[in-house]
Amino acid sequence: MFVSEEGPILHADLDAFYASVEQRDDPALRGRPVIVGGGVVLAASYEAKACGVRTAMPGGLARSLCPQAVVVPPRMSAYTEASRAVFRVFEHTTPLVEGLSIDEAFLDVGGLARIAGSPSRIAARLRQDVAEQVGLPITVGVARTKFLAKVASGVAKPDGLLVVPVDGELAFLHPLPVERLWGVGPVTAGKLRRRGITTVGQVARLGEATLVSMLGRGTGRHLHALACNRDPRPVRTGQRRHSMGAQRALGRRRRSPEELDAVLAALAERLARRLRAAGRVCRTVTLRLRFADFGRATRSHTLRDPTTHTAVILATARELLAASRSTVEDRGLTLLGLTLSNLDDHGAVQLELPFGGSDPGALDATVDSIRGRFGAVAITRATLLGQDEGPSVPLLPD
DNA sequence: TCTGGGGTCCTAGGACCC
DNA sequence: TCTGGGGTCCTAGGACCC
Repeated sequence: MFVSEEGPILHADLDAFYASVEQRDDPALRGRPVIVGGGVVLAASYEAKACGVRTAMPGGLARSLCPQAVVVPPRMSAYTEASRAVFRVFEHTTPLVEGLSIDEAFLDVGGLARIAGSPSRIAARLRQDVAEQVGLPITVGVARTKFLAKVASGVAKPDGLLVVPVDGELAFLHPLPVERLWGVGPVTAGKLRRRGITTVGQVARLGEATLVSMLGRGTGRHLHALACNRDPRPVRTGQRRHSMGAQRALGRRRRSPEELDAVLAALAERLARRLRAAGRVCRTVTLRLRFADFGRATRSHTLRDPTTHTAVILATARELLAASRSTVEDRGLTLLGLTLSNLDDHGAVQLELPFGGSDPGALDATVDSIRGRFGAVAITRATLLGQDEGPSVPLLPD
């Protein structure tokens, strides 16, 4: 696994990603307010955001705020393909890329100065490359730490570039509203604001013990560190996912047990396919329920042995749902979901990659790039290039 | 206006073990 | 008879992110 020694770090974040892809692919949508999604807003173009439309807003409210908006259904495969193209540009910039989601990533550009120029030049070039090669606007924040880089890109949006100079970090950070802190949502912001805390600087001066008593140990320590500009987390590649899930909204209509079972079977089938396609196994199956009053519940079961089998996952999910039957009948079910966790790798994978003959440096670089792509892999054998039955070179296991 | 679908991390209690 | 301290795993819930 690549772990960087030091920054600077770029946070690259595509602007209004789904909506920008729609505007790119349909010139008639350019310059117009665009809303992606029906029931809720998945993405809104900046023209729609100007009317007050926000991501995750109920669709009816969004249409009333912005009646002239064009509402388009999501095209997930187009977004996945655009994301891949953008990540290819990222990886052409530096091998040290940590993806955060479909539309944002951290890039460690430390050590590139001699080759590619200053961080701000690299960031400007990256924005230009994404615009030319993929046709999408992207905002980049540049700073010494991940947190500052992410805050910088948030401040610079849309289609912007902002560098936080090392000698101007606190001057940049402390006047910002507490909502800019990573991990402060509506609940935490409300608790802070009730105490009169509205800026990051005030959070820093509050002291860790006070924050811990207000927000709990984990959140308190985390926010205090960020507010005091401490963020030692390195950019790391090869992060594996810890869970995978699928869910279906059901609407408010009452569903029969047969309908619910059909939804459950479809979810189990879809997840088991994804699990096998990813070469993973799971051990914990979690049933997610949402009720008519918008309350939520989870029910989970951990299997003795890991599995990839649809039948095992479905049988477990059915037992969990059966155990919740009375709650479901009382409260009315509006969403059914399944999450698989306790994931692990399934068996071994054989790869054939050239690694440059007897040059130990090239061999190390190849091993590192394999680990960067696939995470914690044990590499036990390597076969020399161009020899069908060639000698095996033993390597240290991971 | 009436709420999607995909994730991450943290907390807390209980069971169980040494 | 009454009892410590530490660890892991499982389950459920909650906050947050995009």
